[in-house]
Amino acid sequence: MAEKLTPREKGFSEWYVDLVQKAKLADYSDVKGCMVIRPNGYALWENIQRTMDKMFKDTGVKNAYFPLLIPESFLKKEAEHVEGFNPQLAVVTHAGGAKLEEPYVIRPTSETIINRSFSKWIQSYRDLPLLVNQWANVMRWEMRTRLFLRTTEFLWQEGHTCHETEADAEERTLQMLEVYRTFAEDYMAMPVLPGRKSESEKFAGALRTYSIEAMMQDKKALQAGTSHNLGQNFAKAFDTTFQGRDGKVHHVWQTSWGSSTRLIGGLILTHSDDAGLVVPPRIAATHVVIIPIAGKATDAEKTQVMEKSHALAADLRKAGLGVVVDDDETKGPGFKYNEHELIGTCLRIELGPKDLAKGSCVMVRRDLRQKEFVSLDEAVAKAQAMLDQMQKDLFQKARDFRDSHTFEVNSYEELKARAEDGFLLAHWDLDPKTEARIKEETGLTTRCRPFSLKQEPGKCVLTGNPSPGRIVFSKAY
RNA sequence: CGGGGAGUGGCUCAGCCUGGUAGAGCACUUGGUUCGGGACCAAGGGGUCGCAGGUUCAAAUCCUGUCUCCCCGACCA
Repeated sequence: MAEKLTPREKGFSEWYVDLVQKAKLADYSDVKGCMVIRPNGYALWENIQRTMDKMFKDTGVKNAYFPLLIPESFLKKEAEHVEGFNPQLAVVTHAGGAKLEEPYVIRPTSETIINRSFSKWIQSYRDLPLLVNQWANVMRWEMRTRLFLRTTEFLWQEGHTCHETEADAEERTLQMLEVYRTFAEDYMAMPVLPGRKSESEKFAGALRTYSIEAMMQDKKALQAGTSHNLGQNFAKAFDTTFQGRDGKVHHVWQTSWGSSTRLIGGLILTHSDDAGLVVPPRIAATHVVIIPIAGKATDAEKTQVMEKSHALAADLRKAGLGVVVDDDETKGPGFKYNEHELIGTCLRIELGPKDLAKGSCVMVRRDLRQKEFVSLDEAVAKAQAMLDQMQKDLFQKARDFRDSHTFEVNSYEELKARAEDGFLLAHWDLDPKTEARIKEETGLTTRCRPFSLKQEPGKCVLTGNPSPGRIVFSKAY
C-alpha cells in the first residue's frame, strides 16, 4: 500500500496556490495575470521593503520616483533593450479622449526614462557617483503567470547608478548583488548562489548580468534578484555624459539592479510545509501569538489568565517583537493553533490556569511544532532565543536541502539523466545555440556561473569560486 | 498559441452516463451546551446550475455554439 501523500507531494504547484489563498496572502484578480495582494501578503512585502531599503541607504543610495508611462521612442533608443522587452509591453494609445500622437508604454523597467533625467542631472565627474533607487510597480505582459512568482503587474525596487569608470560600475554591480545575497540569506533564510548569467539569460541592454539563484522545495530554481552592469549602452543611447577629471566629455558607466514581490513566492516555496506558511522571524510581521486558554476556568482564573497574557505581550513588545493576543472567545484553542500555523506566526505561547499555577507557559515553534514548557520569568529571553534559533535552523535546513540536491555532471548523458534532480554543475563553456538546444531537449536552463563574494568596507571583491568554471543548470520558475 | 481540466448558494464539491420538484460539507444567523490540537445539538437564511441557441410534454443533465478560469508547455523576474 502506498504511503499517504502530503499535499506538497500530490502537486507542488496546487499546494502552493492553495496555500497563498488560504493564508490570505493574495488572490486572483479580474485583470488577467494580475493579483490582489491582501493585507497578510502586503505585510510581508512591507518588511522586505523596510529591511532592504535600509541596506540600500547604508550603501549611499537614495530613493526617487519616475513616471509610470514611458514615451515609446525612449525604449527604441537602445536596440537590444526594445528587442528584449517589446513582446511584453502594454501600450497606452489613447488619453484625454483622443488618440495620442506618440504612444506611451507602461514601464516594464525604467532604465530609459531614468536615463532621460540622468542626462539632465549630470554635468561633471563631481556629480558622480549618482545612486538612486525607486520602489514602484512595473508591467510585463507574460504569457503565463503564477501568483507572486510571475504576475503581469508586480511591485519591485529598481536601483540605477552612474559612475565615472567601468571598474566603479562593476564594483557597484557586485556590491548590490552582495546586498541581495545578504538579504536573502540573513533575513529570508533562503540560501542563494550568487553568480553570473549566461549571454542568453542576460538583461536586454546590459554588458553583464549577475543574479542570486535559490532552490525551492521542488528542486526548481528561482532567480531572486539581479544586478546588471549596463556599461555605457544606455548612456550612449541617451547621451548621459559628464566632463571628467581630464577635462574631456565621457559617457557614464551604469548599473541597475532589482528585486520584486517574487521574493514572497520564494519565501513560501523555500520554507512552508503542509500545515501552512513558515516565515523566518527576521522577516515576519508577527513573531508571537499568545493564546489564553480559559475555557473551563473560573471567572477569577479567566481574569488572571487574560491579565497575564496581556502583560506578557507588553513585555515581548518591549523586547521588539511583533505580538498578538488571540483572546477571541468564540473560537477554541485548537482552531487558533491551526489558524496561526496556516498564516505562519513564528512562535505560539499557550497560557492557561494550569500554567499560571506552575508559573510557566507553553511555547511552540512554528517550524518544529513541539511543545516546550517555559517559566514565565524567562519567557521573554526564551522567546527571543527560540526565534534566533529558528532563524538559523530554517537557513540550515534549506541549505542542506539545496546541497543534497546539487550534483556535478560530466557528460551530456549525465545531465539528461539528472534533469529532475536539482542543481547540476556542468563544466562547459556554452554558446547560446547549444544552450537553446539543451533547453529544448531537457527543459534545463542555465542559472548562473556561481562565485562567492566577500564584502570589505566599501569594497566588493571576488574571493574565489567554490566550483571552478562550473555553470549551474536546473529547471526554473 | 498548443495540450489537459473545470464552471451548480460566500467556499469546496456531488448530481450529468440513463432528462422528471436543485443537494451535501464548510461558512453565515438564532438559541443552548462546549473550550489544553480545527466542538456539538436544534432551528433558520441563501442558488433561474457560466452565457446563447436547439431537441423535448419536460434540460443542471442531451446537441451546437460561445465566454471565462485553473493546471502543463512555449515567453520571462
